[in-house]
Amino acid sequence: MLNQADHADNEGTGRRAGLDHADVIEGALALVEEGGPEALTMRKLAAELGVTTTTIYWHAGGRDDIVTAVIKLMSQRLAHTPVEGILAPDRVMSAARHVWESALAHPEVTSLAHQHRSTSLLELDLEIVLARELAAAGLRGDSARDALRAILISVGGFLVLGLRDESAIDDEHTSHALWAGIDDPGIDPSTVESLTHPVDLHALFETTVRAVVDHYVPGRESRP
Amino acid sequence: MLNQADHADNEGTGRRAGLDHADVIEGALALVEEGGPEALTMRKLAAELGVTTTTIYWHAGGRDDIVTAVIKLMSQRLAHTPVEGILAPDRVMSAARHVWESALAHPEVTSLAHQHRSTSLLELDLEIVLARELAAAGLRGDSARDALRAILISVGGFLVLGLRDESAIDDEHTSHALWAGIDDPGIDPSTVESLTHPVDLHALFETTVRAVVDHYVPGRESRP
DNA sequence: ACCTGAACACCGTTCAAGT
DNA sequence: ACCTGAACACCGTTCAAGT
Repeated sequence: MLNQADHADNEGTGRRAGLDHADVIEGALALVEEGGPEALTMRKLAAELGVTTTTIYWHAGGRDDIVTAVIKLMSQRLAHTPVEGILAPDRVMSAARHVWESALAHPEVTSLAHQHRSTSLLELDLEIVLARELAAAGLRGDSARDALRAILISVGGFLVLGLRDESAIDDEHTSHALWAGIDDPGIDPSTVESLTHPVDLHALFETTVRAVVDHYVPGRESRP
Repeated sequence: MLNQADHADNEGTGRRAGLDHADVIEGALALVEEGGPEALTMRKLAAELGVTTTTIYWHAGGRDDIVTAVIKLMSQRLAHTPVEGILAPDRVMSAARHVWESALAHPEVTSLAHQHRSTSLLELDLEIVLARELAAAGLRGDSARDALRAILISVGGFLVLGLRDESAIDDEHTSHALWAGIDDPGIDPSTVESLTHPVDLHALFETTVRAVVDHYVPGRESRP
């Protein structure tokens, strides 16, 4: 969906296609947001930009470099929503929720980052916000690190399922689909019945991540 | 590493390569365990088995079918280690640890399942063990389901990082590598210093998952 | 400095043909 | 019933060549 008009100001220079590093990365981001990580191929990107794949290599390197640049670009664009709450655990929880929500707002790019093992590159700014709240809660050194990592890992677990649900319309291998075939004498029928239905991820996120936050963050401090 | 001797008992029948559905899946599993998910290609598998790719399709279908079958095979092979502990939360924790440890024992297959969005297919038997312990702890219906999902999601979050570390010798995008470049006035220098070092995942697993377990599982019940 | 065309070494999958 | 060979439509990447 990038067209010549988007970089018309580059025409008339020594360049023939008027292509920029930024143009390549923005085109790549557009491809990912439209068709997911697997839609980002060198040939499709080249076609989108109206050039040959070789031109892409000249401007922005190989696919790996482009993926990294796309993640960095999205990282900058992630909304810096202010943290809410008075008590320290509430504010930490709010920062954790930002990570969760901004990832769900851009599921395709988050999936891309996940596949590329660069989730923390995408989330770094939000991790810093979370770290500040932990510092304000009185956590220092190793205990701050452990709290940060534990919270981010928990959020990450929810993200795996949250992103899964996006594309799982026909999925036969979801946990709740599999439980439909289970009949175990050690488990109550009402429990099995519950397990055949998908869970309310958002509600479960709140209580579970809150439990982790409460375990690591002292509760009585407040913040001006 | 499969050779003709492995299925010599099939020779002399109407078959020419003496190939079986089970042979294909075991060959696929071997490829994955040796070279990771990306080593499982139809051509490599065919070469390993000494046939053409088309033969693979005849016996076991396309790559998707093979991946599913590999995961099911590994699911059956996962050790049924007995749950330990007397108090309910200890036993639930033990069952959760089984999920974590059996996944780490087979990182490549777990990665494959993860990519295929079939983690719960791989872990189903261990999920059932966990569900039994939750039932024994007195949890029924929705509260049993929520506890199970919350615990599995937490374990899943740790798995993402645990599997990451396996292949992260040169990784520039790990969280602790990124924090080395951060200088934020709102965060204590000792905290930043801590964050530049990798975390002890096993220790963090114990305390974090335990916090989740304790939040969902009543603590006073015991089991004969 | 910027861009193209052709090529290489891979993929998954299908189809007609052989025994 | 079981297996092959050739082909199709894709990949990422490189290299010599053009302007």
